[in-house]
Amino acid sequence: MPHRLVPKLVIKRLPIYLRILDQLIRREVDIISSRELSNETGFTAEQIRKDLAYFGAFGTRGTGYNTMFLREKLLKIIGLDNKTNAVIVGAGHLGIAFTGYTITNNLYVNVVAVFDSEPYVVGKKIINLEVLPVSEMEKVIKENSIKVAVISVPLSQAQTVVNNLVEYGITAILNFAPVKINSPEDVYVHNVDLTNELQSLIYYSSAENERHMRLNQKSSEQ
Amino acid sequence: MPHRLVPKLVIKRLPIYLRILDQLIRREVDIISSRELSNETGFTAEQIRKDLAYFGAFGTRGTGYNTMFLREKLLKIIGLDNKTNAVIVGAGHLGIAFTGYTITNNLYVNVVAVFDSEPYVVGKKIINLEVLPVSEMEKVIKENSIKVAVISVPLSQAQTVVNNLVEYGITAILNFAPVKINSPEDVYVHNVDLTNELQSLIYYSSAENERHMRLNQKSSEQ
DNA sequence: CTGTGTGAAGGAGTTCACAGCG
DNA sequence: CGCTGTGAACTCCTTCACACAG
Repeated sequence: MPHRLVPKLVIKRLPIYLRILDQLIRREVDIISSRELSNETGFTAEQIRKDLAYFGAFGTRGTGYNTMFLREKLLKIIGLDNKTNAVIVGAGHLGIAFTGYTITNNLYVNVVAVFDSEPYVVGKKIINLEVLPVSEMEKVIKENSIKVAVISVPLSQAQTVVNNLVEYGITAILNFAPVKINSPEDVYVHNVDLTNELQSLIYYSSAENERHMRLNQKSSEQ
Repeated sequence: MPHRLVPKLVIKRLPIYLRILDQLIRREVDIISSRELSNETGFTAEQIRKDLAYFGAFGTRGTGYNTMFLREKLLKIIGLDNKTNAVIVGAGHLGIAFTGYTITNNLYVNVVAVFDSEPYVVGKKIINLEVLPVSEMEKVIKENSIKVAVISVPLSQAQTVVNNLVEYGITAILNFAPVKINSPEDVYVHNVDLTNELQSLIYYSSAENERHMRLNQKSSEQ
């Protein structure tokens, strides 16, 4: 893969394209134009073409993109071409919701294990997966060479859990705890703070701020 | 409030500043500099000053910001000065998790009601809140003049639910369903797609992509 | 002399416009 | 002729550098 520096915002859009392609393939659509992809995603056609151009030329001029071919390319680019293994730490409501959703809806990710420190949570079943005690975390991560983790633990435990995960070999973390996590340069931490999402939404709920929205709305996905 | 057009990215950072201020006030810290706020948040000090400058001059030169004063200002700016009412539609695991988290951790938002269409979910209790049938949605939203809604319903129902919410007077929606929602210009829809968050994370989990991370990491919050 | 507030410079990301290929 | 691929223009956001107030 001949990567130049790819903007983060581009990477965040790739899975959206992937999802649309999966739908199109299910509907047996073979060819799609950037204009049509624009309608489905809300991003402009130029932006979609530019995004893909970071990685190569996948279309056919005058025709469009072959859906199956582009899907394969996107899977390779994102790194989903082999089902990616991941672990989830914290089996509260959010951890359970996320685990269940990932198992049933996320074709490209395999949840290897869910961990929790609370004894009364350990042993519970999420779909077909039993919650394991944190004491087994090291073993599971190392034995399976897992690189990706999701943490949905209380704020107070987040940094400690991250430190452990990093030590065991994790390189990318999705963090739901509302704290700034300190981590080595080569470990990528992505924060999703649901409280913030709701609070910043409220800014846009009052009529006075309407103008701002209109002018920003085009890239309102995420 | 003399708003000029305020960038969306600025608005997303305001709740983060608010959270830090709440923590500082709890620790009885009266004054904070943009440099110190930078350490706590990961954003640069200049950026923090610029963000606040969109709304006024709240600091004291040579000293810093009064935490209580700045907190009050931020609350007014975001629109959280009176506890904001919101409803949640969809009481699956994610809806339950989000509701519980909002009730117990989000000081500034008041969950008025949670709705679900499934008869076996209606009547369930989330903390102290009983899940209501969707048939009561119109009444509750209109009677309380609610403007903010969160939808955590299945993909197939998302657009219909949004159409109804808009009709009942909702102006800002946090959408967890992975679909492009069509809505009137004056209704703000913010999408959070957890599957996408995990998938795009995976791009950064492999060593080849390390370089990209480093150079993008400074604004890695969200 | 410290730390805010801000114009100016720089960088990142998006849109425009069109050349080029099927 | 249609739609991709892409330099160039533009817009938006961040960083720099410093004037200014306490």
